[in-house]
Amino acid sequence: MKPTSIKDIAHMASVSITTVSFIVNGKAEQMRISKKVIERVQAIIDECDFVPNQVARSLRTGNTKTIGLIVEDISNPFFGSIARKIEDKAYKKGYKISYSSTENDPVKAKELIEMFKSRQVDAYIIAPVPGIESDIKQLLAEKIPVVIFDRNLADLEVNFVVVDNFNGTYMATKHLIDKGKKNIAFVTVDVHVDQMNNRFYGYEKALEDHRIPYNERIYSEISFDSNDDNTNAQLMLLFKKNPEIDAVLFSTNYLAIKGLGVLKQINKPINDDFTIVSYDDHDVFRLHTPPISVVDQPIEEIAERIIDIVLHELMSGSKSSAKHEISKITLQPHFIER
Amino acid sequence: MKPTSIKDIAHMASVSITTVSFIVNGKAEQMRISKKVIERVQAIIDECDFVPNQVARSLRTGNTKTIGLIVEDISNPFFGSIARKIEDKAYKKGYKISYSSTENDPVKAKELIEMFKSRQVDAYIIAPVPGIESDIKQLLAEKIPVVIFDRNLADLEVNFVVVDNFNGTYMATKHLIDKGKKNIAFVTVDVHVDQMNNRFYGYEKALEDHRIPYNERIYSEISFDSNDDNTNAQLMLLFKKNPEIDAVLFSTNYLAIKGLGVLKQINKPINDDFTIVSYDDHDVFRLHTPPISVVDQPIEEIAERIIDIVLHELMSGSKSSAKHEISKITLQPHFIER
DNA sequence: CTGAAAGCGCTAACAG
DNA sequence: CTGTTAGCGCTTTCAG
Repeated sequence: MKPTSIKDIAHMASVSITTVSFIVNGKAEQMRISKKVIERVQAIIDECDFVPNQVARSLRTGNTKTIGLIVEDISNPFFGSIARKIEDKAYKKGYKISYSSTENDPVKAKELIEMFKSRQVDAYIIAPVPGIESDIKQLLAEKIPVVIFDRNLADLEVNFVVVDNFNGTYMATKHLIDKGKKNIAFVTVDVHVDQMNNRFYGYEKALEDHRIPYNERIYSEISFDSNDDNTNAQLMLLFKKNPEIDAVLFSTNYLAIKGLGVLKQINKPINDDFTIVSYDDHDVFRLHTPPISVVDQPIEEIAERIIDIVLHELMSGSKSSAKHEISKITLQPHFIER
Repeated sequence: MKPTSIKDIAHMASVSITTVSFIVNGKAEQMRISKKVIERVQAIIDECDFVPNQVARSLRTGNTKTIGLIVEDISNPFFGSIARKIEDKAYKKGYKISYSSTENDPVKAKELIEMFKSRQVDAYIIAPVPGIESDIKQLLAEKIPVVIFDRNLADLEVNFVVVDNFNGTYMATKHLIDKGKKNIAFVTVDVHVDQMNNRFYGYEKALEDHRIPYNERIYSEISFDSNDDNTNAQLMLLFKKNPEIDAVLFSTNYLAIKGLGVLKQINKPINDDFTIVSYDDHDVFRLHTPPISVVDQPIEEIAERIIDIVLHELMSGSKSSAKHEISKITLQPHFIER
């Protein structure tokens, strides 16, 4: 059973294809097609549940009404929540989202961009991995709207929405220092994207500003691809070998969650003598006993800014090749003391 | 800068469009195109970074190599994890995923199916909401592969992958009874999809089998659309008004998380005298003090089964209109005692 | 006010 | 072995 096409409708209504097309696209008035015809055709359209074939339309018009979303991992609540918000807003404007997870793999990321390109998505929202600068540059050269978020790519003239990571860890570290902590460990991931670097710099600077020497022994870098056992072993080692640690700052929520697991396992209590802080909030931290303080990223706002920029470019940007205003947005994280 | 088309390539290589098309689609050998030509054309293709326009291809061939994923909420870790797994496997077979969240709204769900239809997705993976049976039936009539999951739609001959919800809550309730609990509250959501009903039935049956009367006063149904404050207030009321409650079984993880929040707020300790159990695992429960027992759904397996069915139908199903074998898969949840 | 017709980029018969 | 050609379903210009 072939789906009905515009041709079928035209035939049934005994009008031309053109007429149907105008009616379908709401240009009937403008084209001054008679009310009677409009009504008659519309009735037939409703009757047949006719929905125009978007693929054909895309081929003709060149836009697919689809936005490509490339993140690290859609199952991570941070990205999931953003995806959700973006979807909502885009949907209201008639856009759909196609997503893909890069797993921080530049090769996969490149493939994904290629794939989206062949599918002619109208715009891209990307949480970039290192090494795709050139691909993004290419997109830009083709005047395709792009917004990157979460991480910035320093030398690229592209829209971005990021959070002030430096300030986030600075606040967190300062908080710990103010609490009298002297040996604050820093646990991070070995993905040296801009935002991770800044989180480290914030920590380092806060130590420096308070004349606490940076101690390499209590800095731990977990491999992104590390499996659970390895990660746990590495964290355990950190705690065992450095009993002087009186606080830990985790640079991502999933590391902090792993850390809590390890601490539980080795029966190391969290209290006034041993505090932990996570970057990125999570239900776990709120409900933990005792509750865990966090650096919270304004997820809603991030998503909103992203989709606003995208939709704005999609509306105005492409038609007028006017001055290409680039949006560079840095939002402030909040330190939530618990 | 228009992207290069197959025509451009043909022109540059001084061959016909057909030749290029065959080479691009790997049918060159089969069509016995000379090695030399293949190499020369391939070189030009590489040079230009030519990627065929998938939209045009879709229009021509009728398939878009895209799978539509319709879930309740992509930011819920349960759906997010499944989405992730599905994406992985589909990607390896050259399929992409378009997702959408229904928010349990049948109207939106219908619109989404319509939208996907107009975009000609090749297959559907749906966590159904009540009231879209007819739309799914329509899809089936058009011989489009569909798999539903999480919830079953009783009277529909469609592939499904679900978990034995009845058994899940039965096990959980039995566990609590074995621990000596007499007043087990049940907190659920007001979305009466098949799987939620079964969760309640499992609870009810376990009580009955152990001669514990069902007590309506400690059954609480939270509105899906309820905001945080309302939900909290309702839960608080439940606990305050029924101090005899010695255990609570939550039918979803997000309700259990809210529940934990409320209990913390009213300083009600969780211990041997007051136990809580959640349906669906979550990091929160594992790391909670004390840890919370859960009914765990085999997420990986759910995702795997779903995508296997879809890909299988996509490969074989459509071309041979042979006997349409329907896969009805019910997986067993596990009770994790903590 | 409405219709004819030219493609969008690609695939796949069918001809050489 | 390679080229010609007819569409896939739709939009849109240009004629009536």
